[in-house]
Amino acid sequence: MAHLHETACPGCESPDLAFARHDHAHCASDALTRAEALAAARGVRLTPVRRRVLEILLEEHRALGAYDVLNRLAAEGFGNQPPVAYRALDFLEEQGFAHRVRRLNAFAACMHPGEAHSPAFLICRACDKLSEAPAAPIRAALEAAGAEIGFTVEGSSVEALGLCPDCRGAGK
Amino acid sequence: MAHLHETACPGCESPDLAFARHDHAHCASDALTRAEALAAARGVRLTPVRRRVLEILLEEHRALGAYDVLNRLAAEGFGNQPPVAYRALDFLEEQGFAHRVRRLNAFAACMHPGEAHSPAFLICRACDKLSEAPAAPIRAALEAAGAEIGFTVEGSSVEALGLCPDCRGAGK
DNA sequence: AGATACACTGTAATAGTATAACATTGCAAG
DNA sequence: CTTGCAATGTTATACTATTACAGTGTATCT
Ligand SMILES: [Zn+2]
Ligand SMILES: [Zn+2]
Ligand SMILES: [Zn+2]
Ligand SMILES: [Zn+2]
Repeated sequence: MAHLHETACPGCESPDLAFARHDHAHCASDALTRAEALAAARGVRLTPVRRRVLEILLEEHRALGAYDVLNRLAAEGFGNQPPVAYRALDFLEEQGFAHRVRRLNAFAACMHPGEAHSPAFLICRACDKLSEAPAAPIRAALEAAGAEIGFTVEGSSVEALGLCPDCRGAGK
Repeated sequence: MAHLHETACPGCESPDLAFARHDHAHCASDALTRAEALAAARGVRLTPVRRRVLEILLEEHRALGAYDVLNRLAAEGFGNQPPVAYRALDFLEEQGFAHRVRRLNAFAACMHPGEAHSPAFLICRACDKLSEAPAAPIRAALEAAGAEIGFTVEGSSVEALGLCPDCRGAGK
């Protein structure tokens, strides 16, 4: 799954490094590169607005509201009406380049686009950072729970609120 | 945990019967009775608005938006401004008598109030009914995922979208 | 009972999130 | 070229949620 580097790639290892010190410039540009490759392979267009929105989301391990994104777009000369942001965000979500975080009414860049995953988010209530956790076991448990009553799980949103290691250390 | 009946109590067995044929009048009145007892035991007041909102939520295994609830309240002579509904819903959620379903921006009655549980919801995309699934294994998996990177899970929302047995049978 | 305190409800105003509908632009296939 | 389609821009509107303040009832303490 991971791409190849000459040197170790802190952005590409599991588990997610959102809460750890890491080379985030690499982490972000790596995700962007992978999204570009995937878009090309799928024959969909990562247009300027869409690409810029993804870059904005990638700047931090944090979820941004549609209107936060929109304000930044507007300041950079793109349209300044809600659909501009929502359309780009919807596109990114469809392509698996970003996820919607329902608990926050916000959106976050996907940190490992291309790998099939139904994301599980760990959201720090103190610093607002968030991490995409390995969700396979969770998804399995959810499907098992569904199966017991004949329910077929097609999609899921799993979001935990809590304290990240840093904020826990700081005694929040 | 379950209360006692002379006869079998379809509303009080696990797993949740939302998608199965069951005596829902019983199922609902049972949940209401338990909420009343819990409120009394805790010294909190299940006032007329609050109680009515819970009854409304209990009418079906379905989530209702705050404004759906509000419209019904207004039609029955209660206040007709948003806070009337939101305050009652917040109260019910705090007391564990109802849950917020983030995926739907809506609220659903808890079908087994009093039992400690972080709920997992199974939401049918065809008929909109929803079921509270046993969430302990899911919660455990989520906490394990968090622990791996030092994240402490305090609360979680787990919501699956899919097809219930009936709608699956009907070929939706 | 009267005074006090506080929880609950009512209401108005506003903030925040999201979509529908239609006009315009820009590229791609025929 | 022109026809079609995808993407963007723009207006208006719908839906969700909170803040702030006023009034009312209920419990408690003299
Ligand atoms: Zn990073
Ligand atoms: Zn944190
Ligand atoms: Zn029932
Ligand atoms: Zn169904």
